[in-house]
Amino acid sequence: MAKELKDLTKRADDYSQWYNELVIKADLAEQSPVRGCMVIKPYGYAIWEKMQQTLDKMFKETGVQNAYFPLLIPKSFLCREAEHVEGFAKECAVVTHYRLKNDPEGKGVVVDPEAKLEEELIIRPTSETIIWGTYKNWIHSYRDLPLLINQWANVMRWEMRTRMFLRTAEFLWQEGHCAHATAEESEARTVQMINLYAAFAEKYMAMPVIKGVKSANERFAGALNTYTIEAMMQDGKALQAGTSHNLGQNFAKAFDVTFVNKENKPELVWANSWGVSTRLMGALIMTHSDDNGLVLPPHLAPIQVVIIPIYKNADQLAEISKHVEPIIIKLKEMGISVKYDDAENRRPGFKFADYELKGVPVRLAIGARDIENGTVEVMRRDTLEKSEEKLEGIEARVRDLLEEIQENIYKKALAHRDSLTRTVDTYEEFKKEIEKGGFILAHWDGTEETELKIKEETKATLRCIPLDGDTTPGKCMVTGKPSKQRVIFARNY
RNA sequence: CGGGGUGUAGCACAGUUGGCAGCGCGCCACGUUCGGGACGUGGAGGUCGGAAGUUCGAGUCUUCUCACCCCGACCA
Repeated sequence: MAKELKDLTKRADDYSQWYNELVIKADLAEQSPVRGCMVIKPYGYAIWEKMQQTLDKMFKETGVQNAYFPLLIPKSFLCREAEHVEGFAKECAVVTHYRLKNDPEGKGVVVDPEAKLEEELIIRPTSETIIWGTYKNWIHSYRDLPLLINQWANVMRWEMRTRMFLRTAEFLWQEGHCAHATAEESEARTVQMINLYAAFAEKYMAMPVIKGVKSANERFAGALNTYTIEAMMQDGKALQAGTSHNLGQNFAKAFDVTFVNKENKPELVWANSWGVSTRLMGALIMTHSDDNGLVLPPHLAPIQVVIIPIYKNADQLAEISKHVEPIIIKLKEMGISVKYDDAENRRPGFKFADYELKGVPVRLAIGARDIENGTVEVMRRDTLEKSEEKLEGIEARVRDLLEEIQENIYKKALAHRDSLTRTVDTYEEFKKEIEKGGFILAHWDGTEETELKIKEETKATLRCIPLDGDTTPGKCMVTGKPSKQRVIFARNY
């Protein structure tokens, strides 16, 4: 019950408990029988589908096409790019056999020892290797470039500790893999995609993000450069919400992907990859939710408006339905998704609480009293404010209100993030401030050594070197060495 | 892999010095209700995580084991 959610957000220690309960109670997902995996329930999946559809459309507008590559990757593929192996090898699930047989002792089935694979197969932790292994056959001439492919897929990383949506052993994502003829084009694509992610986060998820570059230490295994969008959760912890990697020619070299240029000379192609995952669901939940449950941005809510009739008997319901029907039709014509919940087995109060828990942005309640007065009760989820409105023309009001909510929750999240963002100049100050959570802007000398020292001593990681940040130089807060600009530190998920 | 915790009905839990297996929520049936999580009556639902031991008798005591959760290390 939602009531039990109350107060949990107020104590930082209980934030993850609050989060877990919310995920389960809002009917988004549940733990699976397999360790670290998650069952995404229909309501949770509907939100993910909205995200997918929106992103997919945005990708296609940039010329990207969808394709699908195999789940299983030959072990030898994974070993081709040295840094890539280093980064991923340790956390992979491995397929070693291809057959089961009846247990000779009669207890179910056992792995057939005769059916050992000659070469083990890895369940993809990411698909660079299998994709570049395939691109080798697809790319011959400069005319084949750029090759812009995205795939929607599941991947598996055998994480030691998991958390629903934020870090599960198996997760859903999209991974884009582009091949370009020049370094400049590839870099431009890498930046274009991180900008696309930032636009998606802000416009659809109503989640402000900071675009930046990862330090060498936090960079994707096998990349020259990693761009990131970093978001701030309500408990003051940062979350990496999306990444775009400039892979240079590393994978082209490893998989021998060359093309013949206009001068009829062979060249290695330039690669980039970019992805966002179901982690965005976690980000969405942790950015906006309150003690009454989820708060979904109207642009992503599977149900944007719920209409709840309040009635004592079948005649009253019929009368209300008669008035509601044309409203539903008009709302749908406007492209607004609306649910009319006239279920008789649950009382209005229950429905109110339940749709609040599920984050439905706007609720209309209509009873006999309203029919008489020509009014309707409108409640907005973001502020929980109720107002009595004229029934006539309510559709336009709802449409405007949805946009208002979208904008308001973005502003609220932005204000919250800003209130948790501070600038510090000394390491002493930094150590004190980091305890309070949030983003800390500080000068850093650019060395991995300093970065690791800070991580070890304060548990804060270098989130990114912001792209749009203040570029005034200064002195590193730890070593006093020169720094080109302030970078962002935070504790993170 | 370290540190802490929990395993009893679908969920959340209680169960005293060892003595008939329990409460709440949910579920099913009927009735009354219906403008902020309704109520009454009746009903279904259990290998007390597993194994071994102590005992006349174990949810409870002992040993082993397994699973899960939280905090670290690792990561999107």
